Amino acid sequence: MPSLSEQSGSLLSARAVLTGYQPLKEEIVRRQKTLPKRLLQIATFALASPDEVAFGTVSSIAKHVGVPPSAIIRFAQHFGFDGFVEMQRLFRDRMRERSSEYEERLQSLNHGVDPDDEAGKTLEGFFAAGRRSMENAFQSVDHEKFSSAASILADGKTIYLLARRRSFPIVSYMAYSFAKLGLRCELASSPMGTDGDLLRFAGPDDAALAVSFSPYASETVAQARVLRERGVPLVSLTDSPFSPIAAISNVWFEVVEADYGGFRPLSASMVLALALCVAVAERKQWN
Amino acid sequence: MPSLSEQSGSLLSARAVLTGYQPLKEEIVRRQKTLPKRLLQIATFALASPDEVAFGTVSSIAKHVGVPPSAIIRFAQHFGFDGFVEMQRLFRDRMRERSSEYEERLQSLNHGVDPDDEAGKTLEGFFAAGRRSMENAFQSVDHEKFSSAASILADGKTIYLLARRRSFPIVSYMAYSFAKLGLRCELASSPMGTDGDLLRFAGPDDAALAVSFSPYASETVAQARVLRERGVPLVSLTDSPFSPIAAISNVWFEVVEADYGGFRPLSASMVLALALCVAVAERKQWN
DNA sequence: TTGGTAGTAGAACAATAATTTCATCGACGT
DNA sequence: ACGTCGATGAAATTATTGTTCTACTACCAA
Repeated sequence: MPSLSEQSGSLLSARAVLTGYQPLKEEIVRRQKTLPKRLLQIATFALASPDEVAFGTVSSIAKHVGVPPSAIIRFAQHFGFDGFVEMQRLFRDRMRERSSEYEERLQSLNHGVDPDDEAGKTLEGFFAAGRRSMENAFQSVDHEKFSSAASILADGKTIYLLARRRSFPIVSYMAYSFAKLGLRCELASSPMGTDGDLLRFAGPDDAALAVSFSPYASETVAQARVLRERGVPLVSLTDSPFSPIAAISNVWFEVVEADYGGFRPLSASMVLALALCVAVAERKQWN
Repeated sequence: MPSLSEQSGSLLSARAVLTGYQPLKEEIVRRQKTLPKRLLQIATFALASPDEVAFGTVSSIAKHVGVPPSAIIRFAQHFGFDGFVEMQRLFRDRMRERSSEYEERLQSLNHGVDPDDEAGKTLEGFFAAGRRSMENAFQSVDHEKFSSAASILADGKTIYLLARRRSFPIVSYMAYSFAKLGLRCELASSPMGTDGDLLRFAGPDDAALAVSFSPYASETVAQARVLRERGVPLVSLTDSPFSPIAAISNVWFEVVEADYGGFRPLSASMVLALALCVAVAERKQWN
């Protein structure tokens, strides 16, 4: 890029590289006064109902605003985009990140990452995924389900914890927490092969919690089945309604962790698990 | 339409009028077992990442799932929609609702939840703590530290993981992740007392990572000391500059988890740990 | 008035996307 | 083994959508 266009970048629109919704919004406000009538109409609409822009087509938006379709294109180009679609991407990204206002503040803080800082990108990526996970879970966990899960577990004399592989850290933390809280629980994931024997002690007045994410460990599923056959109430934490343990649970939570490059942090599940531990303890105090 | 097809409406798909995302989701789950393989693939994807469906096009979704575009249309029609777009509308509506719903929910956080929903308060409290943790950590973790920690660990032939009690879930997840990534690591937290023997194999061309939060488990500190004396580079993850392991580490991170009623979620540490694993693997690929 | 500039509308075009069709495959019952 | 029927994928078809182009209008200065 020649320096000429960089210079004019702020005055005219010369292929400005607007990287997010928030910067675009600011740019629009800044240029508000210099905008022709039609473009101002569009700008107003875009800021007022960004959702429409995110989903709509050029002509649907044009109809909403009351301008011809070409005006929409010119609007996008006026702000340095190559076309409408490129601009629309910003609006879509915004929706993806949900929590509009809240997340916007963070976005604007966003440390521009040094492009050749490979590790830095990884770090930011995982934190972003962690945050998304948390927001998602926060929104998708139902209070009533949570409450009834807590009471099911609280009614159990002993709480059996089932998990393998990726899910193991979660139950190991739960085991720790339950112990601290003075509740009896058993970790049916021991490295020795004695789980089967352990579970033979479980009965209808106990309770179990299974954690399993795709690909579902067959041992966990098998153990959960055994417990259900013995009449043990089962709460589970999984990532899809299709999960084999969801089908056999009395109550189950769906927690979809966001991923970065295929790796999923367990952050949201961890929070939910801990909340569950404490809620169980609280409820048990009542009885 | 003849009455025949109406009758079969519940069995087959005959133009079922699904009015929202939630009903659709339930319908999908209900018919799960009767779905052909391809359609099940699509169903799984649709429920796992509804956002993609909301924004994507037939072919972009098809590519994601790994099926031909026509399968997507068939999927929509199978559930009584006229075509893909009609189904997509449900997914879009969901997103719209969600973002407004979300703000309401945040609002209700401030005004307090239903006062006699004890469990609900616990739940919200922990999610709030989880989010605060994440924000804190995100801002306090230094990129350079992270980068050098990654390279220290990447230079180790074997990575030794040290942690007890509350910190154990973190290293157990790291051990899992390292294994998946094809890196050699040893979990020096075994229930048997053989850790001392294990650590005797460690040397200067290995590396170690210790995780310890207040109150610092004495075993972890002791093990860390031993390793340092043997010249093993040490990275640590802790919650205070005064932590005994911070003093003896080559690089250390301070992660202060927010708490709710004295209980701390491990969410932020978990994310950092995972990011570290992946960064190490990336760096190792270079060498 | 005239010439120039900037803005606008709407048709025409090119690209992309959704849908349908059809030949093939494979499981299942006879 | 054979035939049937639903499921499947590739390609053809149809529709929608984004973008460009050109002619027209309003406005301003000379």
